Formats: sequence, structure tokens, C-alpha cells
Amino acid sequence: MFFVRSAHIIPGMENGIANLLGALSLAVMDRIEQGAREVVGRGGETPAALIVIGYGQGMTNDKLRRILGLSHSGTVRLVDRLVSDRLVERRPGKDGREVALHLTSTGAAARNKLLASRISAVTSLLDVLSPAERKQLAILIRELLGRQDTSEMDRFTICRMCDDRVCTNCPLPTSKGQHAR
Amino acid sequence: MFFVRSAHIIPGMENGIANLLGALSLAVMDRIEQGAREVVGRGGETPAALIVIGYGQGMTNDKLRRILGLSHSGTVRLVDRLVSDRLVERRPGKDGREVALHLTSTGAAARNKLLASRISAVTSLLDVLSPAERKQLAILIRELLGRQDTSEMDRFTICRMCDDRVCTNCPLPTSKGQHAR
DNA sequence: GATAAATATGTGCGTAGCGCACATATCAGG
DNA sequence: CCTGATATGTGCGCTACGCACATATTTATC
Repeated sequence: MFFVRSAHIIPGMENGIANLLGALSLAVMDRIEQGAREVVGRGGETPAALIVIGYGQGMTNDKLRRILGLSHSGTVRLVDRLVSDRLVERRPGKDGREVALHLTSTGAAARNKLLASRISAVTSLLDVLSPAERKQLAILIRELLGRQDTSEMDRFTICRMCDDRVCTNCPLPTSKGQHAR
Repeated sequence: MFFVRSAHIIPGMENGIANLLGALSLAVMDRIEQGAREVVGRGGETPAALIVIGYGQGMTNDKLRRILGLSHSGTVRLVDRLVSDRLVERRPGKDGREVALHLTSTGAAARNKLLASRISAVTSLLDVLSPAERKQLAILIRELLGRQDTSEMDRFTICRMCDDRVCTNCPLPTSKGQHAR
């Protein structure tokens, strides 16, 4: 046993776990993104935007920009696409400069399909595990996420595809906010 | 064609684990892709292409296409970019129609940086766990991946970002082939 | 051995998704 | 009331990608 506990990259098989999690994450996201594209016909951050807008009724262009990690203009054009697809409406915000983004009824339906597709995609990978193994995995992931040092915006970013119908108690550390707003 | 997603959506809190894994995978891939873009200055499947080409010395355009899940023309243009960046060389393949893709020395160096960046990104998320927890997680992920019903091409696709310097024994089910060729 | 089908690559052209720089409108604070 | 901060929209360009088509080589068939 070597005591090489220096900065991050430890030589030897200690990185096997990082490689494994990287491979699993890639497989998971491949399947999520493929399903999302089939549902909404668009890729990139567009599916996440639809989900985020659906969290609350006060979403603005600028909050969305920070959550998605896009440039301002990129976000405006993304909303343009959602509006032209009749999934989102731009309404006047409380503050006269803000735009309040709201889902249309078709937008809400698309969002539900999107969330279901995502859960289904991940579940199809997970169901090779026994219930006990899934429980164990859930505990570990909750610990992993719960111990991260995340800003409030980080949490929204990580949760930008999360299914609020399923995620009852988010493990991400926070003083108060759970998901939306 | 990947896994058929049948009606696996279980109502209730059984989907909490799927949502958690989805959120974690998103966080992991966000960090991997950000680091990859910083290293090679390009996004999309370009970093994966660099890694895949580095696995063996017999990679062709068409094999690469199937592993990355891109169209044929998309792959040709991707290789064009790698060539213009002086990271990859097109050499005559054994079969007169094939093109043998080879990393240049700078390409190999970029690939190493890419792999290190990826491991570092995932490790920074993982190191909030204790060694025992990491071990437990590794075992679960190995089981999860090892029980998947994957074709040979599926395995290459899942492993298209994998660090062959670290992944000594890939858990993905296979009769023989580990990584390249 | 000639010809058809399969395989592998390259190209013209268009599109989606995004960033930079700039312009405009509204709000907060002196 | 004026300056700066905030929030949005636009012109323009680029990257990454797919579709349809063209071309070269190998394999199969007669």
C-alpha cells in the first residue's frame, strides 16, 4: 500500500473508481440525451431549459442563463426556439425589464414526457441491480452529492434535469431552497 | 440500437435512485466536458475521438463513426478538424479504401492531458467519500456495468472516454476484447 | 474476367446551437 | 436627474453535425 495521498491524481488502481463513474455517467447521459432529442426534437441545453422553466412560474431569461451555463444571447435564442415550438410563452415580468417564462400546455406535456423518458432511460440501466443493491447505490450517491461544496447556482445547475415529481428530498446541501424559484 | 426501454417506470419512490443517478451523471459529464474543452479547444465528440484513436493503431473512419454514434460525414469532418489541429494523421490503411488514423506526438500528448483532466474532474467529486465508500461504490458500478446486455459496439461506445492507463479490467461483459482494435 | 453489389471515404450544402460585440430598455442610488 | 447596474434583444460568425451525392476499392456472381 502506497501512501501517495497527494493532489488528486493518485497513480495505481485508486483511479479505477473515477474511470468507472466516468464511463457510467457517459452511458447514462447518452441515453438521457437520446431520449430527450426524440421527445422534443432538439438537443443541447434545450431539454434542460424546458424542465427548468417548468419548476416555477418566475423563471427569467437571466436566471435560466446562469442555471444552464450559457451565454446571454445563447439563452435568448434558446427561448426563441422554445417559443417558436409553442412550448414556452414570454410574459411581462414583475420587474419591467424581466421576461417571465411560462410553459404552454403543450410545453408542460412535453416536459412530462421528457422527465418520464429520462427516468425510463436511467431505470433501464439500473434494473440489473437487485433492490438491495439499488438501495445501497442510492445511499452512496446521496452521500456523494450531499457532501459537495455547491453554491446555490451550482445546485440548480446539477438539478436542471431533475424530476421534481420524483425527487422528494434533494440531497444537495442547502439552507432552505429545494428546487425551484 | 441500444437498450429497448420497455415500461419500466415504477410509480412511487422507487424512481428516486434513477433521478439521483441522472443528476450525478449530469454533474460528472458537465465537469468532464468542461475540462475536455479546455484541453483540446473543441467540444462534441472530438475529445472522445482523440481518445478512441489513441486506443490502437488500426482505427478507421468507419469504426470511429460507429463508436461515436455520428454520421459518416460528421466523422470525416471531425477527423478533418483533428488533422488541421495537427493532432491526427491520415495514413494509408491496409485495405486500399481504408484510412488509418494515427495520433501525432502532439495528439498523443493532448490525449494524455485529456485523460488526466477527466480523471481529475471525476475524482474531485468522488473524494468527499471515504475510501470504504469509494470501494463500495466501485463494486456497485462494476456490477451495474457488468450485467448490462451490450453488443461489442455498445462497449466501445460506453468506453469511448475511458482511460486505458487506469482501467485495467473493464467490467463490461465480453468474450475477449478489452478495448481497442 | 467482366460486372454488380458491398464497403470506405470524401464533398456540397444546409441547419442547430452557441458566443461575442453591440444596442436598447428599465431599475436603483447618488 | 443622471450614472451605473440589470435584463433583454440583435447582427454576425463559428462549430458540430446530418443528408444527399460522388468516387474509389474490394468482394461476390455469373
